[in-house]
Amino acid sequence: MEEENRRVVIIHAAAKLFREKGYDNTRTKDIADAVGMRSGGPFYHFKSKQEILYAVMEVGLRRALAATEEISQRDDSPIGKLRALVRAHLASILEQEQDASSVQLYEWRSLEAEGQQRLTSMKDRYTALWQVALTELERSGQIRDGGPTTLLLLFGALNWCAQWYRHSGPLTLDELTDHALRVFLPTAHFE
Amino acid sequence: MEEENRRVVIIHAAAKLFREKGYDNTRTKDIADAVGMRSGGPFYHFKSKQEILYAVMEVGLRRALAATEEISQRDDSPIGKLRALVRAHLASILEQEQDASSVQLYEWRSLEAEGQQRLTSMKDRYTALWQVALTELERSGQIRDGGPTTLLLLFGALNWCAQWYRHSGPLTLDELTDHALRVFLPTAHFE
DNA sequence: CCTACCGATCGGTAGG
DNA sequence: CCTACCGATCGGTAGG
Repeated sequence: MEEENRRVVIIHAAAKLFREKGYDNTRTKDIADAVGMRSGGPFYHFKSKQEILYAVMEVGLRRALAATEEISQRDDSPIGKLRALVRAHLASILEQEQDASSVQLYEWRSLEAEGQQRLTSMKDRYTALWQVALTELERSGQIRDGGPTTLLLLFGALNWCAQWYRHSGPLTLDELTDHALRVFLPTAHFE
Repeated sequence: MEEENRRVVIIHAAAKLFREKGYDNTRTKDIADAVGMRSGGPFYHFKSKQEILYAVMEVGLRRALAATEEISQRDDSPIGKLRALVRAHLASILEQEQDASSVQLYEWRSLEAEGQQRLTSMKDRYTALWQVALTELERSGQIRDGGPTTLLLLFGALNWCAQWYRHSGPLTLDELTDHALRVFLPTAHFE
């Protein structure tokens, strides 16, 4: 459907702008410009700026969750799964084409309560899949404590990378993944 | 000086509001209300809203840095120092009375380039003190890798606590400190 | 530090 | 999806 395509285009343009400048500092006119519309254009497709934000976050969450589900169902070792999860999570935050995922993380506060509630079940599902992975690692003795606090600290370490990681810098995404794993899985071997 | 006192009062009120609602969503009138002034009042003491933000961040950084300097100069073991640093860092983010420090962390992007530049040396100094602590730990064999990437991952784990930690929750600040240390210092003993 | 006010910005809409 | 526009908001200021 043509209408659906236009929505998708707007969502992508908005994701990029929200990520770069933040929700509050993005004008709906900026979004219109980015897709070649006049200032009022986006409101033909979305009721409000908030609805655009919601749509961006839903796309971001949906994609991140899909990747995580797929990894969880693999037939792989607990460590192999964690590596894949960490790698996918970092990619969703740091790769340019994935603006929507980082908007979801960093603009959460800008989304009104109702939108937050509608996305809660997806967020919970995402967390739950990670928690399963950590619990497996604790059970197999490769991590001392795989409880929820450890998971939150891990998420923090990874999410914060958006603040400092640069593709032009010395670390590749794979090296960063390994570094994070080494910190959180000190007893494991990496050859 | 009376003038100085009024500035301090405004800075504290602004810090609280910036933290709770974000810089963009705080009205200068909100700040005025919070200190019992009329809408134009704050501009008698500050040239602009940006100047208020700068003042808040400077206060936050100055205090965090002072605590860190003091800890670094203690006569304590590397692990003891790291624990003190982590504890102080978490306190600066999570304790209510320290809004200024968390504003500095979470609203950095809202500060215009010139303000950012003027605060860079203090930020660098803060990071450098932590780096020394990590290097000591690596040298004494209590951490595998005490390099800059590990430090950034550690900062991330700690800073992210502002997103989820609740004083009404099950963890005390000391327990959270211990948990973080256990993750990052797996070989160390805690009795 | 207040009063009174302005100038610009911006999300959103009517009507086509 | 555009044109034309409005209604409200808000940082900031003159003048005292």
